[in-house]
Amino acid sequence: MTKQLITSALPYVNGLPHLGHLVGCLLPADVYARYQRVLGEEVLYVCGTDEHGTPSEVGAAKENMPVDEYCKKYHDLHVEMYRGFNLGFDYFGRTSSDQNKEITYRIFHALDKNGFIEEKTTKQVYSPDDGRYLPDSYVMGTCPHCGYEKAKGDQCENCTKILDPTDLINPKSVLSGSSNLEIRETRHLFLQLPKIEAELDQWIETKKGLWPDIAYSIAKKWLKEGLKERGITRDLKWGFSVPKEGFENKVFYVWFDAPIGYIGITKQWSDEKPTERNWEDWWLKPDEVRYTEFMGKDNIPYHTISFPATLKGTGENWKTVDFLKGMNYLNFAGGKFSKSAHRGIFLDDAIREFPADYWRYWLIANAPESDDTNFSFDQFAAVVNKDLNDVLGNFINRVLKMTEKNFGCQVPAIGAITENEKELYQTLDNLIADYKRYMDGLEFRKAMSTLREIWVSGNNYIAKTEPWKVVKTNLEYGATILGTALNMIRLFANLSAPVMPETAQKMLALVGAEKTPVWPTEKMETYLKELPAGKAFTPSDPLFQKILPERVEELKIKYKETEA
RNA sequence: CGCAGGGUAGAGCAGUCCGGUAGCUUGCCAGGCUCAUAACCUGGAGGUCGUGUGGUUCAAAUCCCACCCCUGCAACCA
Repeated sequence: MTKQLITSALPYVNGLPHLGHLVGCLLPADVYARYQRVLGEEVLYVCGTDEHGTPSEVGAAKENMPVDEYCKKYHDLHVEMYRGFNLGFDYFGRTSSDQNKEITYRIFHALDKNGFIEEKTTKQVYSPDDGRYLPDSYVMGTCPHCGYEKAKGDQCENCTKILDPTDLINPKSVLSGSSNLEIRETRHLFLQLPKIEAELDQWIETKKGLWPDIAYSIAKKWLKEGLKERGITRDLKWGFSVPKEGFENKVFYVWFDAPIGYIGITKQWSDEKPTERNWEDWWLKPDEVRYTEFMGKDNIPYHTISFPATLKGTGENWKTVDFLKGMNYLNFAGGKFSKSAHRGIFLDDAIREFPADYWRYWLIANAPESDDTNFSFDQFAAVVNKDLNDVLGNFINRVLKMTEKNFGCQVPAIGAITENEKELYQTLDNLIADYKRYMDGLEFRKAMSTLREIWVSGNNYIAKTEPWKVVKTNLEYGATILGTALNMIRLFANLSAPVMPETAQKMLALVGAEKTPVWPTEKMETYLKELPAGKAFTPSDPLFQKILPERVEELKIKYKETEA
């Protein structure tokens, strides 16, 4: 059986993640991983914090901490927040681990041996007052084209022209504000992407029509424009020192070792139980693994070009991505979420406001798959109230209450069935097949709208059969209806488990079904009779609570949705 | 300027590849039901499909051309 390897783009350790990070890569990957597990597949879902690079060094300096302590602190905060949202990683590691260093070196040496690494002298801005080289975007000055005074060294935000830091008038360090800047010559190592361009192009071409448009078209765009060699080393202290003579005091560029981190993190995982786990089974046996990557659109070039080139250039048999799920952005009040401006909704706040499953359902049902999507509390409340409370929650509640009143807290025996049940079986069999097809294709919005239809079919069945009337005249058929409905709660739980794990768990417990969600493989004719008659169930309070209009208004003010 | 994605009822989306009665959810209106969380079920109104008295075609949301608007990206921001 093919194993399922799943990764989501590694969140940068600096600062705290927001809903955009969650929906862009972490949550869809988790839903997909859970779905595969429910199907009974062997799954490995790894993720972790991306820790190297200038922002970590600068952030640590600001908090007066050593960089490694700083990264550990934020790594732990990430872990805590993701736990709150029930992200079920098999392992959540770090790109700064020893294991990642080992794999990074191994890959670098192979690339070097194969002639994919070349030395080159470049000009780089050095700031004596900051005591460091500055990345282009850390230099600010006046744009020579439009006169905009806050143009950054890589691009002017105002006129969008691409710049070189040396083009800027009155350049200053973004960090210290110092205008005492030097241009220094420095030697660096470059990955020779042009050498592998043709091979990459052929490979991407095989993904046409399979990958989401955004993933294929962004990759093709880069290839069409022609690949350029790419620097993979930096003049920083924080990072893996470069194992090559003359470069020992430099480190690898964060974008070189970050995607390799998927492999390094897998090794962290397998090193914990070396007798049972082997990272090579996942990364060096490509025919036995299906690899699915999740990421926001900004990450697509790195995962379609740089990372595959890095792996292919080694000449070794590394696993490369089979399916790449690229997501657009989630916006807030018409603008981007922003870490630096703390604009939008951050995970620690989100989880204090509502249970994880409310967010998980909304985010997946409204995932920015084909276009950027806007988050608003009005919309959030509308969806939670309608889909979760009215459609699903109310179905469960009415069925449990009616059964309790007429048959006590146990599953009534299902007797002779009628056309109503046959119709229900047929409807559900079809909808479940649709739902599975969408989940297999990672079409989350369509999957969620189908899941919702499945829930609606429960209410339809109740409305049509009118058990509250039937029990007065035909107790036996009343038992059949409510018994069937209780079995539907189990069905809904198993189907909803990937997106709402906590709620699904509660639902399964309510009707005394299996503890671990399992995909329904039988036809409904069989499946909806499987809860044994007489099995006790637990009366319960409603699973969801509505978000009232006053609350929505409070939230809008609290998170500055209206003035943002 | 270039490239990519998007522009379809009040709102949020599908349909566009492969042309053939414009669909779904929500909101609104009416009816049904009264087991249930003022909920559920059914029906209805609401759209010149960004613009062009553009092109192709028997037929265009869909293909072609031009233009406008929104979002994002451009390799040292992860």
